[in-house]
Amino acid sequence: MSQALRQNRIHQLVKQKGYLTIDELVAHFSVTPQTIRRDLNQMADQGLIERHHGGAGLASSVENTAYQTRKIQHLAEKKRIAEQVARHIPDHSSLFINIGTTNETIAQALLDHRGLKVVTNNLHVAAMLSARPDFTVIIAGGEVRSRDGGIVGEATRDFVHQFKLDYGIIGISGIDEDGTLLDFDYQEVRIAQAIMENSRYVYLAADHSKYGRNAMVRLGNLTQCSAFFTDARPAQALTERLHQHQVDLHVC
Amino acid sequence: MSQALRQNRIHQLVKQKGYLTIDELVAHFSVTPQTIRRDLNQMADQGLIERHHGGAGLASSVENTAYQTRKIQHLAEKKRIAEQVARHIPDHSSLFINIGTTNETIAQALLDHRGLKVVTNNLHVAAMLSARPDFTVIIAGGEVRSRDGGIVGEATRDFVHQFKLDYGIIGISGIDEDGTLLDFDYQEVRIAQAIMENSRYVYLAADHSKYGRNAMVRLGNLTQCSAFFTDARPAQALTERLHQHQVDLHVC
DNA sequence: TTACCGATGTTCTAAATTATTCGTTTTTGT
DNA sequence: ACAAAAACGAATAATTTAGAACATCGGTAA
Repeated sequence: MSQALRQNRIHQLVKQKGYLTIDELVAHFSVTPQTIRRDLNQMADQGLIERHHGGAGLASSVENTAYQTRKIQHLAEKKRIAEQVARHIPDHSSLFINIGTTNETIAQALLDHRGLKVVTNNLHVAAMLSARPDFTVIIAGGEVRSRDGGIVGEATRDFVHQFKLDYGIIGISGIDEDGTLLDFDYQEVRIAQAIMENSRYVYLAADHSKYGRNAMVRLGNLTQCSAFFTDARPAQALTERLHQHQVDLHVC
Repeated sequence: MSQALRQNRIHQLVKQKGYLTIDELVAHFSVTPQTIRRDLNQMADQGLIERHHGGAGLASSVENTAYQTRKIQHLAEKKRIAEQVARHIPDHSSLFINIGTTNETIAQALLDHRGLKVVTNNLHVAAMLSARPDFTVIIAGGEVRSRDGGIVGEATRDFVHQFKLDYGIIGISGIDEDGTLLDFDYQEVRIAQAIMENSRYVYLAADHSKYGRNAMVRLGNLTQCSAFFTDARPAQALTERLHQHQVDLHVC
């Protein structure tokens, strides 16, 4: 195994576990401690990880928050959903992306696209997509919530209203049995509504954990969307309603 | 099998597996390692794959931008400077941070502080600092430059003018012998100036590579700052000027 | 046919990577 | 605080890989 590859794997492992001892890495890769030290030192020089005695951990910029753990939940499902959503977004189109871990996974999947124009109030999405020089990334201004990297508030809503884009990609906290979309956060709902108003197509992405979850604030109804991407078939009644309102259902 | 055909197959295999050793390819195609190397080098020249020792892998979609390399240059010096700047920022104070890799290092060093209130037009700084729940991070809105994660423009300047904070931390591209601060980017300069106007203390951080570098746009003069943090003692004349204007000089 | 051209194989030296050894520093247990 | 154990970094040796130079092969066009 080459050095580059091993360092990549180490980086992934560190991001996953938060901390690794040299012994663990020696056992994992079957090389000498000295080799691991060289790797870790090189990576620390690049700021990829933080070097400690006996091992290495995350560079302090990426601390493990509640948000980080939420991000790993249902990751496989989210990735499948994200792949599917990305397939339905053509190159060179314009889109909104709002807050939510599912949306961030979608942003990741969109990295292979070309020339996208993206308006977002999600700091993580902006950071991810702005790495692509051919993308236009526009971020809303305001106070950043540490909880999820979201930017919310009146000003953000006005900001969204400046645009009229092809696609709006929104995430939610819960879906009621009758298709009512629910969220925990009042401000976030206002922004999602603004996005729905100003998008030609509205794509909703939600994994099965959102079914029947009780959140407080009403956002709208599933029937207002153009397409619904999920990983588990919804209840029969809801499926029929979607069909009636010509909402495309994509079960991934 | 022709060269073109083999290279095509290699490309497919790399995309499939993510990484291939030369040995694997030698076995797969029954040719000598030298032939494989020639193939890989040619393909790497075209940017199709990324060459490593012992094999080749995917060309990372996140291209190694000029920004990425700039970020590693003088990293050790930048870290020392950042530590020193951080020591001069008290907990619970408010500050501006603008664009630049040095500023990002400073943001990193500020992660150990408490209750900071930060206004920035630097996406990376915002992402880093927003991980801390007790920080208030406010980001300017607008188009994100992929080059450096900066948000610039008229609106950003107005945004800065909304605030009056304790500290302004600015970076620059060059310092002339007489202390003139220079930058390559006109828009960036406007924002730095706005920050200087609206900060009670202005901290300038610049490593030695900035001395005598010729950038085009005039930002201001070192004497307008409250303190100057660097890693190498400036020329005698400049040192005296700083002393005359009561600018604190910190050589780290 | 014959000279030429590109691709491949062969050989050899330089460079990169890894393992090993050893003295020094840091951590840990008492 | 002290000593043992663990970990570190530097130096060096061993191994692997890279790259250049040249020979060979097969096809092509004059």
